[in-house]
Amino acid sequence: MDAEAKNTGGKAEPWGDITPDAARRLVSAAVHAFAERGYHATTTRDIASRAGMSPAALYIHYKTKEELLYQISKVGHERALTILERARDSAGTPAERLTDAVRSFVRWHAEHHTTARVVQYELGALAEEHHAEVIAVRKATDGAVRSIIEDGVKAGVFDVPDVRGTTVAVLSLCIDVARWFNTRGRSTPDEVGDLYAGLVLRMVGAHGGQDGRP
Amino acid sequence: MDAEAKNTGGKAEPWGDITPDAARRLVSAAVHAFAERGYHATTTRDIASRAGMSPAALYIHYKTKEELLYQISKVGHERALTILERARDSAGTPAERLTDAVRSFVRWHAEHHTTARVVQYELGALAEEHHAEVIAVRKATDGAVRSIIEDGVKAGVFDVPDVRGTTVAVLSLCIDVARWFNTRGRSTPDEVGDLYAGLVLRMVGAHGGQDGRP
DNA sequence: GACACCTCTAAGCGCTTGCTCACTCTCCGT
DNA sequence: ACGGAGAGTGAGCAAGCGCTTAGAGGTGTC
Repeated sequence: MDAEAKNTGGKAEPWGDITPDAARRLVSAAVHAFAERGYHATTTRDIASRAGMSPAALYIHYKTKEELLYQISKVGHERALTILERARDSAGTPAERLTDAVRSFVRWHAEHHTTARVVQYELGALAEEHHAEVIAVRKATDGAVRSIIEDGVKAGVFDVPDVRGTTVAVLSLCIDVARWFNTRGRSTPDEVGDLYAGLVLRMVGAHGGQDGRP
Repeated sequence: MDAEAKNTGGKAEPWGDITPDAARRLVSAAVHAFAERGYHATTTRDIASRAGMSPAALYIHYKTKEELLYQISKVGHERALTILERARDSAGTPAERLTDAVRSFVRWHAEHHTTARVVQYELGALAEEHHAEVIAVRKATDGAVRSIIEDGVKAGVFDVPDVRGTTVAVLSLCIDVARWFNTRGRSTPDEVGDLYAGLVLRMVGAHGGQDGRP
């Protein structure tokens, strides 16, 4: 972890690398507004005022309100995909890689639950072309998780009758964290990540690796 | 199944028992519009035209657009709670009751995924008083699932280190079905229900009952 | 000093929104 | 025959929406 430092290692606020300061404030304001009230219930005036500027200033940096959502959605989806691909491509047993994938994916959804909520639940408001682009990224995230599970099945260490259905279930579990998680709750992102990684290992019937069975 | 027939046994379209025919058409139109585009992106003109009437006719049957959402959300939440309470209160081992709960809860979310999507994802648009009412029902659904899991732990047939967190995870899995399920997909509500019931039994580490382990 | 450049604002345009109102139908009891 | 009630409509209001425009201020270059 040295050359990767620029791209939000984990704890930092996202959007830190957006170049004009005002644009970054606008994206951040939009994320919070979209997460709180939804894209359609958020007005451009609300976004601008949260960013501390006049309504018109928004259009200096972004062509439309939808482009703001697209920026958030695209970057967020790519970040989520990167997390899963890194886990898929890492060394280790399938159980270790699945644990890593779920733990870091869940942790991201909990830690950045504001962003994640917009990423996961507001993509329906995207323009058709942008929507298609984002859907392609989502298919790739599904593929990343599925390939880890398939590896475990081929290696004989997972017991999964329905790989496709189980992949969807695993992703459901992780994604839904963005819906219910809040920082004033009783558990931290790390705790939820660990708990969910354990639950998923059970779901795939993991055995034979470092996973002890009584 | 004889006295229960009136209240949508399962397969039937919901909202069948709303009294003025026009009101039922309005609710049905609103459900489809809200599920497709979201509450805030849906116009009262759209709802009315889907129901085959003029924009003004909506206000003969419902005071506001929000009251329509409230009707849908309230009835849907109560229906979902009933399903889980019936499973909780039924005879049988904890594993059987948990299987029943997940299977029927998931089946409802898949079969009525249009309604379920509105129920699960549009409650943020409710007025504060209505929102609080619906949140209370949601706490009860959480309680129903948790009490089944607690029973299994007490009986020594479930192995669940974190009951509260696992309850949230189980509900996540089920609720998220409403987000991704569509009737043109490759699996039926029954298949998803069976798959998910099996996954949840693994999540709680079920053993000792009818659950065979190799 | 003059100019171009960028950022930002005050004012507001055209349009859509949720909702209302005056009115017309159709049905029904007497 | 007729009056009242309820369901429904066409037209439209006030408010708020996304977005545009004309221009103000600041900054760097020659």
